[in-house]
Amino acid sequence: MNKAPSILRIAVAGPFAGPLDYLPPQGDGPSPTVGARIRVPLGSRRETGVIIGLSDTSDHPRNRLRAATKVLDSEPLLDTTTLSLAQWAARYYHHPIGEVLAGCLPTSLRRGQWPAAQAIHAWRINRDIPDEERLRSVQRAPRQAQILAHIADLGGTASVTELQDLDGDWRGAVKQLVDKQLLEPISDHESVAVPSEAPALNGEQDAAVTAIRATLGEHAVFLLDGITGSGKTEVYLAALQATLRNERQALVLVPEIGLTPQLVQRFRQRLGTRLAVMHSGLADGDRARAWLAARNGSAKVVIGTRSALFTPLARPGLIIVDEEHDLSFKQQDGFRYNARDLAVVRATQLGIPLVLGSATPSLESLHNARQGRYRHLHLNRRAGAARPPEIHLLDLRGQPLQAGLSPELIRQMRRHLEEAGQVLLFLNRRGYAPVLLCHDCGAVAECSRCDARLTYHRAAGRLRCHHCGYERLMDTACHECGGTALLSVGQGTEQLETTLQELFPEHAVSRIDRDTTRRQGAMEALLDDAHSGRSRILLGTQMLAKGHDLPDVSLVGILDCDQGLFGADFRATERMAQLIVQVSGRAGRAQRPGEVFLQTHHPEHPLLVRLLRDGYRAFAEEALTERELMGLPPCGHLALLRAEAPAAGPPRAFLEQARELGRPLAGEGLSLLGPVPAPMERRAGRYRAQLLVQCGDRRMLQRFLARLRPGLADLPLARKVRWSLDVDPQDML
DNA sequence: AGCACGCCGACT
DNA sequence: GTCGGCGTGCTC
Repeated sequence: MNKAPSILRIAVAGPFAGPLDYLPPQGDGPSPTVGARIRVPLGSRRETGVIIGLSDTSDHPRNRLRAATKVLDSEPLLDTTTLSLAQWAARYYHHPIGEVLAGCLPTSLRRGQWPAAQAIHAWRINRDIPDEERLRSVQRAPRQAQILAHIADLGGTASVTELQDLDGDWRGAVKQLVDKQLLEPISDHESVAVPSEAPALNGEQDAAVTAIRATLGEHAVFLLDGITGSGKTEVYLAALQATLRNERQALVLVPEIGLTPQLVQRFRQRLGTRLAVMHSGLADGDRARAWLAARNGSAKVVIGTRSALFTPLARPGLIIVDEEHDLSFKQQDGFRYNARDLAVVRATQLGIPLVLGSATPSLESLHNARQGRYRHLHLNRRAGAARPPEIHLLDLRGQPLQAGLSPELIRQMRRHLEEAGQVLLFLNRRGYAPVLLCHDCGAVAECSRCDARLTYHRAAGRLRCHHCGYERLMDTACHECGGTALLSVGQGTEQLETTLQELFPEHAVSRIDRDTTRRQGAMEALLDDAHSGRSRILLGTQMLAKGHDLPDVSLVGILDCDQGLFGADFRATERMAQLIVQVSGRAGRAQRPGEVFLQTHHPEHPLLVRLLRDGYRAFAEEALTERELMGLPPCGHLALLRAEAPAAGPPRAFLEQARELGRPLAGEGLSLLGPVPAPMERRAGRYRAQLLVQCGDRRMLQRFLARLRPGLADLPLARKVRWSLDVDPQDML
């Protein structure tokens, strides 16, 4: 007989570095186990927490411990590996464990509720159970045998309406069949297709699959470095099928923008298994049901955005991170974790393989591959007959421009359109014009809450700030001098669309940016127009760069490369290179050879020259050498202490206090830089500043942060500013 | 984070 | 005389 523990360590959401200690609840109810949720009193309110440890001792005075109210789960909701991942993440990102765990759970479960079972409308015979065994287990239940036979006649699945044909009470028998796992309930959007045929893999794909398959059941990290169109997804699908054959589950992480219905549909069709989709747009009930389906093993594949990393899996076998270089894997507020990096931790803890895939791997992953920590798999051939696109630089210097289009680009567009090609133009600036200038006094319309210009949106007749959401009706007069000669300067996608309609009146134009895709389903409709060929010219921002398959695109134009060449952030060039390669990958995916035109005022810029002459890998090697010299990631390590407040003084003063607090803790080789104002100091009416911690050694950085962190909250100004600690920051904004 | 407590100003 | 402003401190 086990002695009941006398102390429960409970993670509760709040600013508590560690768990809070409680006495076990009195009265009956489930007994406390690690991983179960529990109701506890906290001050004057009641909270739901998670038991993360059992103990016989407490650092807290025993007479001041309170008793928990009630254990909510009779078995752990979070298994030990998910819990230890959360604890690892809380330690590494120096974030309260209760907050981390709150982020792991769907809202209803976090609040102590349980999602209502979804109304079941259909059932399917469980093919995992052999026929003989199925017959044996209904031998003495004629009613169940009859229903099974009926469903088998219907092809293995039956809906409520089909079963209602049977007279008498069929629900009871169906329920028993479900309990015996002979039948599986299928929810409405869970109709499982028969797996469709996989296309033959080429030699490179086959080698990659073989390498991954050989490690199923042990830990390994693969960097699947495959050019656009080389068929990375087919490698994922083959590895997933192998995982499913081993009766293991898999987790697939995709960027926020990459989780499209088409992608899910493709996985569903090819795998022919139960898939759980997890993303932020999901209604909480659906989210909680998907989460539980992964946890109990009934969902075999979980596909989701970054937070899906924390989904518990009953029988984990493989993790895939697609487009691993994508910035959306890093959470930019609150618990600032990087799901790609934590995927490495999770795969290590579970002892399973991880595949990181990209056409433009992050320098971090390339560095790890070079150090031998990851196995580098290459896909250098485009699937099918497609040839890689030809990339040309267009020198903009001295050229007359029409909405940012050079005469040569217009000529090339005309040629491709005449040859029945499709044109894709990329301009990373939405709206009509980014600047509104007074011709009388030279004043520029600025946001009153940000250090930024207002963008003119002509169709809406409004000026908008792209950083805080402020907007007003278009000015009729200058705010400074009252002059009415207002000029819009520069071009955005809205203006480009208008100009294109004038230049090419015979072709339909589709614009894809945040303004045209705000409505639910608008993005799909626009992409559908492009896909069907109804629109011949596509233009858009960043969001157009990601993996949409547009086989008829033969010309890609990047209108303005220059903003990425001279960015303030040390990662600006890396991002520009990734963008150029990703966007170029949109050209010539099918039989048609593609051409890419980059417009720039700096055709001799070393980044562009290197990238075009020698490709992304060579660019990355050079960038890595530079990072090494500068002690920057991935060769050095960073943490950023950020602070913001309605006035400029307090954030800087707080960070100065923090620097003084840290100075005696900083060893040789660790530097504290700043505080400095953030690149856009004022944003949404708040002044932001930051203190950079740089160190060549990750462990030393971690040790420093662990010693600094407790003192930060006690700093006199800590309550006057909003502050946060960002470990491995992605951008300095 | 949320909430209570507490100590100061303008209102039925 | 109170209602309520938000500064300060605490929650196992």
